[in-house]
Amino acid sequence: MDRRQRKTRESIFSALTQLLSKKDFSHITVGEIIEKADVGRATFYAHFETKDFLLQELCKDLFCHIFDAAEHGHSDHHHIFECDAPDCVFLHLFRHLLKNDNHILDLLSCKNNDLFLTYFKKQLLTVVVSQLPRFQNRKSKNLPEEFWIDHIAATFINTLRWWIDSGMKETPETITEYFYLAV
Amino acid sequence: MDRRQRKTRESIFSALTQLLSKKDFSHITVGEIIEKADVGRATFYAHFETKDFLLQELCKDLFCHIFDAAEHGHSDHHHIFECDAPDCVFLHLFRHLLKNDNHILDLLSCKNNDLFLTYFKKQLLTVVVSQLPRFQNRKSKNLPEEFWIDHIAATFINTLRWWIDSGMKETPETITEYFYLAV
DNA sequence: CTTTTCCCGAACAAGTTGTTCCATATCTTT
DNA sequence: AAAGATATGGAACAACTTGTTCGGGAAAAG
Repeated sequence: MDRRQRKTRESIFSALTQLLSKKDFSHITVGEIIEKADVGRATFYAHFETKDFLLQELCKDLFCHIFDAAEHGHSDHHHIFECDAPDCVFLHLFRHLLKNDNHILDLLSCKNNDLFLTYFKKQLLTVVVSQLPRFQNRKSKNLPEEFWIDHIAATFINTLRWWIDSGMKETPETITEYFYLAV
Repeated sequence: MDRRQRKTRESIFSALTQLLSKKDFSHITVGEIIEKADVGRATFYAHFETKDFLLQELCKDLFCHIFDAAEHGHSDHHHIFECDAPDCVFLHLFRHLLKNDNHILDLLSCKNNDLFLTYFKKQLLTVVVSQLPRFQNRKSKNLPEEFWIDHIAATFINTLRWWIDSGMKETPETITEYFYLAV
């Protein structure tokens, strides 16, 4: 990809991320984005069809990138899903988030985080399915599997949300423990 | 309240509810609302400062009304929170939702349901706190109480979401059982 | 019946969206 | 290094949305 395109794209992503920390997405205007990104109006629309597509692209760049690694196993993030220890995947996820690579945490802790958490959950479901055997020896026997899978993913998301909302005072290890105790 | 005001207010609520079943809230325009509600533009803004406030009022009318009954005990819905059976409150909530009084279900099953579920959870937390002793004999001992409370409310919300998304095929009794098995 | 309150419709300024055009700057190829 | 291709910036644009204002008319209250 052209360096100019990459630069523009990054500027816009960065501008949106910054604005999201202060404002609801629906109240952010394209004018504000291009002003903060220092980018021409026509340029913006050359990259993104609408504001909504921008958000979608931003999500893809962040979440899909990580989770595709889990599925295909060819990526920088592969190590996250490689470990065999029982709690490894989820612990690594919490650790990864704490480091705040790719600014995922910025988005998860901003207003409208529902939007990102929904996206996150969608991706997370595939991971949960792959990890399902680790949970089978629990109280899942009287519950439909689809319900059980959904519950595990939702509990992870909610644990993460709680962690963020309460100031991330706990260590990733502690939060992982909470998660496993709750689920 | 004036009959005319009530009528207008209802028309607008109804119009928004209908539109929400087809469209994302952020893509619904005031013009569409007043057209479907058959109400003048000035009238709309006499009732609601903005579109966002309309949504807020709608939520209040639905959720707060129900949950205030739980706190103060003076309402038509009081019976929901009166029962002493262990699973009664949540079972009654599921039953109440299935009947779809007040069109709450319409809103919870529409696009943007995140918004309503967030509202719902906020109100639900007070109920969970009042019901907390019923959960204490479980695995809560190693978890901070705030985390535990949040987890119970979130699990209820997610059970509800799952019920709705999967077509509400289960009975309220079955769903209540799932909820108690999961939490 | 009179007064108050609410509704409607229209018109309005300000702001937003998404498009188009063209001169300029930057990359790529030869 | 020159030439061709591609991305950018800026301005100008129509279409649409928002929230406000006004006055005539209908419905409620006294």
